[in-house]
Amino acid sequence: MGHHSCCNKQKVKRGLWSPEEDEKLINYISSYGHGCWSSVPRLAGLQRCGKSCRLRWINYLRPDLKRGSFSPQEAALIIELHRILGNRWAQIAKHLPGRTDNEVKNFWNSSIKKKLLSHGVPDLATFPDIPNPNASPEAFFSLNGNPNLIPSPQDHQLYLPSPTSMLQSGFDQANCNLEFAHFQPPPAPPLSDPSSYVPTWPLGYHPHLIQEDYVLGNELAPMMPKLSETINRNDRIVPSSSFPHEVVDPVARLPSFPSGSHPHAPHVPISHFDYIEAIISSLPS
DNA sequence: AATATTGCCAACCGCCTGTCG
DNA sequence: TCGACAGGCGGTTGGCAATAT
Repeated sequence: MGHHSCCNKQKVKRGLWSPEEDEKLINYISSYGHGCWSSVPRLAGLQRCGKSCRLRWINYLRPDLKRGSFSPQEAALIIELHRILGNRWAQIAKHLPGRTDNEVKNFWNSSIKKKLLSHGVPDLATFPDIPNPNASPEAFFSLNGNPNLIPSPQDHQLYLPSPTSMLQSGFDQANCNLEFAHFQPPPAPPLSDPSSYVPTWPLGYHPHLIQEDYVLGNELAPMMPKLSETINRNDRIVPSSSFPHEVVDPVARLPSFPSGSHPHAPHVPISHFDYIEAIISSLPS
């Protein structure tokens, strides 16, 4: 029970890989490529199942893997992407060159999650609609409560990080400051009473998903889903019925604020990416 | 010094999706 | 259309090392 068919066909070894096994796998894939993973162990002379070989190669032996601890920039990017994508580790890892989904997931579960929770930040994967009023100020860096992400009173722009540019810039901090994608939300009816504003988003939609639409759209522009569609975890565009909660109209439902009416709007629009990065850097290790 | 606890992370497990005959 | 199979993914586990008692 529970094992793949490829694992049942032969006596397979489990557990940690030995250096000898690593060498066999590296030598084989370097010479022939992996091809069909289920045939790799037989051809490479390994007593492992194909899945185990694939995992070992992807997570540990691949030559393009980055080693070492995550930088504050990477941590900030992971937090940002997690807020947008939730626990879609493979999607998140695609924006971190040299990092694997497993590595990102482990880093999140062992480090970031605990740090954020200890600082009163809720689990963002749960998409809370209402931020915890008792949370610390940094808890509100998410769109739900961060005024820095509200369209600025000057230009009504919402500033979104561009994963592609971050990828190309190698997470250079200076570029992170510069390489931000802008888009213009349409005019929206002004709030009748600006003082009644509370730091949460109206209408019950999830700004995380609005961002996701744009983030994905930024990279996958030719494959941009329609509003009746969404992108599943395999990067496939699927009917929204599969993920009804992810269907949003990213334009029509964008809130906007009349000039000067937003009580929490910063004078200068800054990126919350920098904000998160600063928080992570300041957290005790 | 010995033992217990904690944290990290490599690896496994089960499920889902896509492909092919 | 259906079933078998492989690839891929997220959740979870277990072993090891570091730290605390």
